[in-house]
Amino acid sequence: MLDIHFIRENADIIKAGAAKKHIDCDIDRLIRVDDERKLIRQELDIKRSEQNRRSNEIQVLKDKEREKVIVQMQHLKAGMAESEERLKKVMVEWQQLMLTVPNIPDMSVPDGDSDADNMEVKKWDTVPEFSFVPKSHVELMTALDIADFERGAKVAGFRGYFLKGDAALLSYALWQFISDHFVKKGGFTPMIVPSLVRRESFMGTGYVPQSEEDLYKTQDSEYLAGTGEVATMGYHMNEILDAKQFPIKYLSFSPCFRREIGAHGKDTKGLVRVHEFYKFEQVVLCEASHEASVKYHEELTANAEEMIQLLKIPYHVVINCSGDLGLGQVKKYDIECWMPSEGKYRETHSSSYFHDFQTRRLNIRYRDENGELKFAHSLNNTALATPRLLAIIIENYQQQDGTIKVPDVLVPYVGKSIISFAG
RNA sequence: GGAGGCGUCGCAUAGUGGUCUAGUGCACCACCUUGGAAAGGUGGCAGGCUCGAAAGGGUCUCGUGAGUUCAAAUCUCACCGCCUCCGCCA
Repeated sequence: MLDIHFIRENADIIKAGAAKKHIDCDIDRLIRVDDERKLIRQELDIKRSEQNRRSNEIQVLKDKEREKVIVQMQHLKAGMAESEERLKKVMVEWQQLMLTVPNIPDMSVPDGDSDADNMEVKKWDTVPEFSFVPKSHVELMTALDIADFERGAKVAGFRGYFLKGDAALLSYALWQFISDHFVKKGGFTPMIVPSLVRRESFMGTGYVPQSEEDLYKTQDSEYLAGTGEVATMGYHMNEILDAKQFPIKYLSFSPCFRREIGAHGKDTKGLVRVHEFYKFEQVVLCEASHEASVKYHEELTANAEEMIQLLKIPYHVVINCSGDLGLGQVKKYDIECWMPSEGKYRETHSSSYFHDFQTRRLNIRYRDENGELKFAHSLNNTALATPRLLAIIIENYQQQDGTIKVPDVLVPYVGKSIISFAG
């Protein structure tokens, strides 16, 4: 959500931003509705003012005089009810329109329609040359009996999976590795956050109403979060933060659930696209300055890269084009890791900043050095998501005989250096 | 799942239909006093919307929302949260 004053004063910039993002929103209509809102508000305030004044008089009036004024007040009240009704109607539309106004993309964001137009900005390590035809993680893991997709589907349905034996151990290892890595780095508070979350926080982070269909909903009307970002941002909802604590950094762990409604034909096999996975997410709240946002955005991106480099996986970083940005995002980098079986890079991390788009919706503020209340800035990036990254490691570390080397940094956690057939 | 209680300005509390534009204490800030501090004194101490060049004004918010009333912190209903007891339970 943007500030209505800002929208009114910068309508052209916002329209251009929306056009760049290929998002429909009727700013002119919003401004007309806002005019109406102000007008009715003023008219209602005058009536309320009169009511307050006359109500005080009634107390001291007696008998006939009192009854007379009460009757007058009943008429005034009817008029107020009418104004209130109109205001309520206008506010419904106002709210709806406000939720459709996208944040303005950064100057550095390239134009484009979809992820096909994202631009590579960095490439690390050359893509490994296998002296044999690399297998997919599905083949490898099934052969090693460390994943079971058939039973996954039997039990959990489409996209269901079991990880067993060394795949389970490798997953735990990755979790412990990433946690240790961030604890060592310092500054991040590790958290385990809810996945079962109420609507408010989804609204606040911008997943609802636009992407509602990709969320699972319970019969008690909570939703299952597709990322720990939702609960982590909700954590400080309706709070006034102490600016001395900035930047506030969290490393949030949670199970994640996604319906993948818009991806029916895609990645129908394996661990790349599943309904249920686990993710460590970096979330930052900082002072309301563009420079700070940019600084932490680069930092969050670098943190993820550092981790991938330790795992020695080839990757590249792309800057997302305007058409591939979400409603609230100002700028986004995706980190994509090499997937040997597909011969292409696959997204493993998504790093974005929002300025005060989310914090305005969530009402997360702080007092600046002048004592003025401001909405904080928010950012987030994946730290590590399994099993997608597990699949990538398996494929990159496969050997000709079908065994899997364990990445050096994970050996202490897994307790072995080779994953081979156990049974 | 059952029974009962509670939610007021950062904290603690007062307030059961109209002088509540919510009182008091603590904390906090400024000033006075002091060599400096404490104590004491004086003043300040919410946010949203809105009118205004400003000074200042109007309005809304006592968990949230709806309702009753000329008038609601106070009465009614729903929801959210917390507490106590019983039952169940990893």
